Amino acid sequence: MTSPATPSSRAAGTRPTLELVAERAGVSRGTASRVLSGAPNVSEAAVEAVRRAAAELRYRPNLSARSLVTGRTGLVGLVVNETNERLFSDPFFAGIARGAHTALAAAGVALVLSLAADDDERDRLLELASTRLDGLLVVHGHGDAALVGTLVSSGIPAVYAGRTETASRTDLWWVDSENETGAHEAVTHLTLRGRRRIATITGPDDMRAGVDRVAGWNRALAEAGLAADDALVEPGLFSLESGYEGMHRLLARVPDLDAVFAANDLMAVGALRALQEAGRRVPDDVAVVGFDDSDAAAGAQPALTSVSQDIEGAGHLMAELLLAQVSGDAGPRQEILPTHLVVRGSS
Amino acid sequence: MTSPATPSSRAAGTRPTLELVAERAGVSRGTASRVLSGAPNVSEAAVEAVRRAAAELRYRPNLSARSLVTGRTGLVGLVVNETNERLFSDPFFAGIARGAHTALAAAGVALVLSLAADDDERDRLLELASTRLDGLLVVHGHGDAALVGTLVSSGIPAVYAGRTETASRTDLWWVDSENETGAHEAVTHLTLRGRRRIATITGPDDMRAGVDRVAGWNRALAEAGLAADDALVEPGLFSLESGYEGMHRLLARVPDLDAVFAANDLMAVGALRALQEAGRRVPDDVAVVGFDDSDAAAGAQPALTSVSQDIEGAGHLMAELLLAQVSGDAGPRQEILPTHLVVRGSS
DNA sequence: TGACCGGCTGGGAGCGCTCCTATGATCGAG
DNA sequence: CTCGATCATAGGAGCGCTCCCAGCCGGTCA
Repeated sequence: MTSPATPSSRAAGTRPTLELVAERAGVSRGTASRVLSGAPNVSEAAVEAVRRAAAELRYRPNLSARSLVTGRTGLVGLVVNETNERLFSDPFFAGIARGAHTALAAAGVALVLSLAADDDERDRLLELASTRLDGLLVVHGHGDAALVGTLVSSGIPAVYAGRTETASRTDLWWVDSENETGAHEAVTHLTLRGRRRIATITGPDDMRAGVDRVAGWNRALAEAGLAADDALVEPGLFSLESGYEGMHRLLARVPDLDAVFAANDLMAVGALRALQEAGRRVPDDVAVVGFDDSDAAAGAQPALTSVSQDIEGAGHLMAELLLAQVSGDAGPRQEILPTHLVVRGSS
Repeated sequence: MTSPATPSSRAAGTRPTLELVAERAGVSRGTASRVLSGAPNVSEAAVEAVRRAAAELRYRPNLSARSLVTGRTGLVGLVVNETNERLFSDPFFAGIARGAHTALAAAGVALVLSLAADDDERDRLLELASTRLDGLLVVHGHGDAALVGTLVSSGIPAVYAGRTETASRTDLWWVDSENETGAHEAVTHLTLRGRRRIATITGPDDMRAGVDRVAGWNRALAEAGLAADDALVEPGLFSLESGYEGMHRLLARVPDLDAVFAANDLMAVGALRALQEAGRRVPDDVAVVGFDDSDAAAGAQPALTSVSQDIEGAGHLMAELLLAQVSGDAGPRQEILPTHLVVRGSS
């Protein structure tokens, strides 16, 4: 039975089928199927016999055969519209992946890594999705309009990590964070500590998360009676370099600033570096606050105050929404997850 | 034909089958199958007709049905024996994934993300692999003996990223880098520049890559007639913190050291930070060399001299080996990829 | 001219499973 | 004691595809 694992043994040693299990258990194929899929109306004796036979034979159902009749593959795509050098260094993606993996594994669904950075990969994705995937979890960067359009018209169930304009489309399923509220809390924290010239380094303006965070910054300043002049707004790209360079430009333009709110941690770390180069002490001269509460925030020097969001929870939720959608639940659903501020040494 | 994408439209609008394509093309199912799978001995007229019919109907083969008869799923697992917080921040993993993805996509094979950090996930992996995956690409951390054992006895085709002791097993398929040679080149570079007290921060000693890199350091010192006393060897864990703390310990123990070779870039960056805190100038007082040539190396200040390996190429190669293994190629094959030194400001 | 061979084709068999229907067994109510 | 209801079961049908075999056709050789 337990033949040594030669390369060919896997192909040669025919795997036990349901038929075989049924025979050994002394029941019919139908009954065996019912037992293994947990259907009701099976006698306890039959359940017991089938279970034992399956265990003895080390039976594993052939999922291709099952898929063929059920129309479900038990496979979900994790779509990434981004070159993956960037992708994998993004803690956001890692969190989504882990959260989704946990939720899906519990449902016996596996994650297929699907890159969609260029047209070629996008075609391949569609091909894959149309025949082999039950649905898609989409984590995208900017400039994803084409991808979203394609996916929508293909009719494949999908849930988006609402970091782009999709987060305003109520015809889609998505999960997003309270970007505006989180940013508002961060900046209010700064005003309460007496900061008066609070600049911001934004995300790309084609990414919803970026836009919302600027809005939160804006509202917090307004509430504190502070001016939010354009000079205080420096566009960034969510990358370390853009934070670094943006900070240098801000210092040149607004020498008397006493705080910066960066729309993510990577940019905040870049800003930190620029400030240190410019001889500004953090937080004494300039306070810095980031967003995401990533490892980079905790590891920075000084440790970075940052807006924390439960990214893994978001991944989990995305997976659950997708499973619901796949099993036919009605209407698009959107979820917005709360954030909270983690105060550290930089502010 | 292009019905609006209602949730149900996908299930309701039955997808075209091969039968339908054949009918439209005026040939039999068998001929249509032959055309679409590129088999020989089909008339040009038939090829043309089937191709057109398939295109007109937007036909996509049902891969479950195909798998059922061929026994191949066209799915390969990317197995990661590691908590994935760490995983995703590891440029090594990202490179392997991208390289493998490219090679596999060309063969119409998709990558399934399979975490195997704990026993639970390992069980699930086996379940998945035994029925749904054609093979596995294994990227593992340390302490993977159990995983490897399980995989070997399961007889599932697998190729390992040879970063652990698997890289010495000639009964397995794996791809590895010239760790010893690379380290040797790096350290020789330091001795040629006149460095005399060259310390090293190692990787975990249960990871082959770490051990080999220490060996290269050792050989280079011996060739230069320098002592490689134990005080110069500081154990690390491939993490930034361990590099940082290790460097502090080295400075306390060997105050007159004038160079450090870190077994990866993350640790080198940590060492850089520790040196700066201690007031040592890099490279004037102490030269630093890393390994991997990751983004962290290029982005560090000063930019890090590092041993470059073609990780993406390794991923590509792993995928090709796996495809070969799956299609029945003989005997385990192992490949070792070259490295080369990239000299930057830190040395 | 007839036997033969090669290229091309049609369609049956069957992959392993789930779904469905028909049937038999059991039981309480009338 | 009979009858309908309820439950457990067996096994056929069929998912969409690939593989294989038999049959057809036209051309070539003796």
